Amino acid sequence: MTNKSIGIKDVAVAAGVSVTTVSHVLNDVAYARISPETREKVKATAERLGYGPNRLAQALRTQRTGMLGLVSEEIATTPHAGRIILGADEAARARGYNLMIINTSGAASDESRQADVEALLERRVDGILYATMYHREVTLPENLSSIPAVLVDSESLAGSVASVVPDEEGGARVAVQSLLDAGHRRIGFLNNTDDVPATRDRLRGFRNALDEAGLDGAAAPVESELSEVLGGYVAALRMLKRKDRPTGLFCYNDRMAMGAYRAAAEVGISIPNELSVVGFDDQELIAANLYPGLTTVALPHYEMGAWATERLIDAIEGKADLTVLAAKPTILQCPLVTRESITNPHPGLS
Amino acid sequence: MTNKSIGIKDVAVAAGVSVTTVSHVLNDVAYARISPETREKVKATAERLGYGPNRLAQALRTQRTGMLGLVSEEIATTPHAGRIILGADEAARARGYNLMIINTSGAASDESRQADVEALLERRVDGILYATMYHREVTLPENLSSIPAVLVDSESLAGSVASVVPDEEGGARVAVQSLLDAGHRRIGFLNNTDDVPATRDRLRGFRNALDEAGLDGAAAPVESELSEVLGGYVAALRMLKRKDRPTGLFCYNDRMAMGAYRAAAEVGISIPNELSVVGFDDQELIAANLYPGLTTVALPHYEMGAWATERLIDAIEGKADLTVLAAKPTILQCPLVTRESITNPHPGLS
DNA sequence: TTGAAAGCGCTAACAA
DNA sequence: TTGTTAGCGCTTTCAA
Repeated sequence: MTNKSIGIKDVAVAAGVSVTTVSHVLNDVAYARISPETREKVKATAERLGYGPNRLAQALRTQRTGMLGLVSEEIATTPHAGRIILGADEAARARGYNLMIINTSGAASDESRQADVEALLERRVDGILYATMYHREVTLPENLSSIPAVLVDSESLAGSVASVVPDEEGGARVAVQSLLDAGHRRIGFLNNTDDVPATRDRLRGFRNALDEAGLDGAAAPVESELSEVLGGYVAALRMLKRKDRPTGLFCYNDRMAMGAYRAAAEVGISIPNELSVVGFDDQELIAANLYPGLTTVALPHYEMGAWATERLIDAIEGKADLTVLAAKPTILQCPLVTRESITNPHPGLS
Repeated sequence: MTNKSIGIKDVAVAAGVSVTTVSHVLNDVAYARISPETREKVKATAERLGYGPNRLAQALRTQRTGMLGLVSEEIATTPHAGRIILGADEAARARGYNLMIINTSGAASDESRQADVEALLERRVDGILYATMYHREVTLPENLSSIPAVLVDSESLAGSVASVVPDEEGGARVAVQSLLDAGHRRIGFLNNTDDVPATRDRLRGFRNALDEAGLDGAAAPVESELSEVLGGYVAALRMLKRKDRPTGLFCYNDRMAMGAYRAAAEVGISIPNELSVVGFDDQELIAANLYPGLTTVALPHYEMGAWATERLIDAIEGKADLTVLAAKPTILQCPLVTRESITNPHPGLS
C-alpha cells in the first residue's frame, strides 16, 4: 500500500544506495548495470517502506503524464457514453494510461468547449479523445489541434482530425438482410427526420439492400418522424394502414421500434407472426426488455472508444501517424443482435 | 490558447520582470505588492504569449493536484453511473477540480480494487469518490483510508468512511402515498428477491405508509421475483390473479413495472383505468416511454454525486471533517416523478 | 557497478 | 515594490 510520504530518496537511504540506483532498478532501465544483490535489496526496501512513485514528479521530468483527456457529451443521458468510456478506459489501462474526464453539453458554446480542452492541456494530458453522443459532424475547438486527438462517433468538418464512426449504411444493410433472409419481400422503413448522417446513410443502406435483392428500393415504403417512441408509434400507424402493408419493418432506432410495437398492438397485428421488426442501437434497456425481444443492430460504442484510444496512444508513442488517419473517418461495423422479433412472413402475406 | 512551450520564465523575460512577479500577479497572491502597471504588463504578455500554467509543476510544488479520483462500477450498464459522474463533474469544476475516472466491476477482486485506488494515489489525487451501481454494503480497499474519501450509493461495512445513499424507505412511502392520495385502498407491492438494502427498506416503507393510512400493512399483498422485466411480469401475473386483486400497484423498480404493464395487457386490465402503477428508479428510457407514462420515484444519483464531491472538497480544503460524517450514511430524498400511470380507482373496485 | 548533480516548471520564504 | 533562490520528487547525463 502506497505511503505518500515515502520517496525514492527514503528508499535510497534505507537501502544504503543512491537515488540513481533506486530509480534504475524500479524502472528497469535497460542500460543500467546493477548487481542482482543490490537490485534485490532495493526492491525489498521499496516494498517494505510501501513506496509508490509520484507520477506528478515523473511526468514533470519526462514530459509524459500517461493521462488521456476525454471530453464526452451528455454523459448521463444514455449508456452510450458509458460504453465509449468503458472501451477507452480498458484500452488505456491496458497500456498504462488513465483517463481524465470532462463532461460537456452538445449545446455548449465554443468558448466553453475551448475551456474544457484548455483544462486538459494545462494538466498536460498526452492526448485527447473527443466523444459525441451520436454520429454527427462537429466543429472543433481550435486549441484541440495542439496535441494528438481522436474524435469518437463524429467527423470533423475541417477534416483535419482522426475520427472513428459507425458503419450506418452497413448496419442498415445487415438489418434489412435479416428480414430478407427470413423471406420477407414487402419491407418498410421507419426513418428519423433529423438531418444527421445516420438518417441519410441508413436510408441508403435500406434502399441498396433491397435493390441488390432484386426488389425496388426506391419504391419501398418509408415513413419518417422524430426518432422517439412517439414518433415511431405515429409512423408505424401510418405504415400499418397502407394498402401495401409490409410484413417486415426496419426501424431507425430501438425507441421508434418500441413505438411500432405499441402501434402494432393497437391495430391488432402480432409481432413477429404478422409483422417482423428490426431496430437499431441495441439499447439493452429497451431491446432486451420488449416482448418479444427486439432483434436490432448494435452501435459499436465500446469498440469506437477502444479503437480511438489505441490509435491515440500509438500516435503519442510515435508508433503511428494520425495525420494519415485524419484523411477520412475510420468506419466500424455494426453487428446484428438477434432476439425474437423476426420470423418467416405469414404464408398468405409473403 | 495555451502554448505548452511557454513557461512562467518566458513571460518574465518578455515582460522584463522576475518569475516571482509573474507568479504573484497570475495567482493573485494576496500579500504581493505590485504596481498596477506591472500587473497589467505581466497579464498582457502572458496573454500575448499564450501562456498556460503547468498544473503538474504547480501540483508538485503545492502538494495539491486539484484532481479527484472517481472509481465507478459498471459505467456502461445504465445511465445511473453517468448521472453520478455528471453530478460529481459539475460540482468539481465549480470549485476548480477535475475528475480522474477509473471503471471497475462490481465483481472485481479485492486486489484489483486496491490497484485501482493505487493508481489514483500515485497520481496524487486530492481525494477519492467511490461509487457503486446500486445501494449496497461494500468492503473497501484498505489503501482507500489513506486519503479523504466518500462513498456514493453504498455504505461501508466497517462504517469508517463518509457515504451518501438514497432514502429507500422514504421513496417507497412517497410512491405508496401517491396511490393513497388517488384514493386507492387495495395496494400491492411487487418486490425484489435480492438481499440488498432497497429490498428491505422499500418493503418497510410500503408497510408503514399503509399502516399510517389506517390500513393493514402486514396484510397487504406482496409478490417477489427477480427485479427484471420478466420477474415483474411473473409477479404481476400472480398479483392480478388474486381474489383480493389490488387497484394500485407499487413496483420495486421501473423494469418490474414494465413487466407488470405486459401482464396487465395480457390479462386484459387497463392501466391506469383498472390498475394504477407506480415504479421506482426513473429510468427515463423506460418510464417516460411506456404507455401510459410511468409515474415513478427518482433515485438521486446526480445529487449524490454532487453532494459527495462537495463534502470531499470541503474535507480537502479543511472546511469540514469527514470523520463526523462517517458515523452514519447521509440520506438523500427520492422525489416522485409524476406521469400518467395513476388515476382514481374505478368506483366499483375502490 | 554505482553515484553526483542538473533540471523539469512552479511557489514561497526571504532578501533587497 | 520587486528579485533571488531553494526545493517539490523524479530521471538522466556524466563521471567515477
